[in-house]
Amino acid sequence: MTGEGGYEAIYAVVRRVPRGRVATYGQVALLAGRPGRARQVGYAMHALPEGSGVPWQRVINASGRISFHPDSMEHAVQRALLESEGVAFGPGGAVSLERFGWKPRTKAGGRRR
DNA sequence: ACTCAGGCGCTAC
DNA sequence: AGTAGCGCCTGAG
Repeated sequence: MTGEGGYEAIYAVVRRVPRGRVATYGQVALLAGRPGRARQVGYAMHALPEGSGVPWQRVINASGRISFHPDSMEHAVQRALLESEGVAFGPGGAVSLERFGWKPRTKAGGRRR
């Protein structure tokens, strides 16, 4: 087997992120079965074609901030998309992961907030 | 608050 | 074909 594709696992996880919620690169990598490969998640998002149906905007860094350069257009686009989905940015352009952080459902009791 | 260092895999020149 | 730089993370100073 030439090995399975690669990014599919990451895309699958990102696709599972509900609207109005955000996930971190490390979290996606972990859920995709690639702990520690957070960087690859960023590349997967960058290599993602338009109209792929993968909400790449819902993926941000562990600081709750957009990883793109603050002065870059991608930054503004991602932020606008997230705000459009109901995600609120705090001072400094940071999202409260405690509130908007995607909490993947585990078998344990879903004690969310 | 910031810098430095280690780990990990990929992309671009 | 080798080297730096990245949509990163974490920990320590």
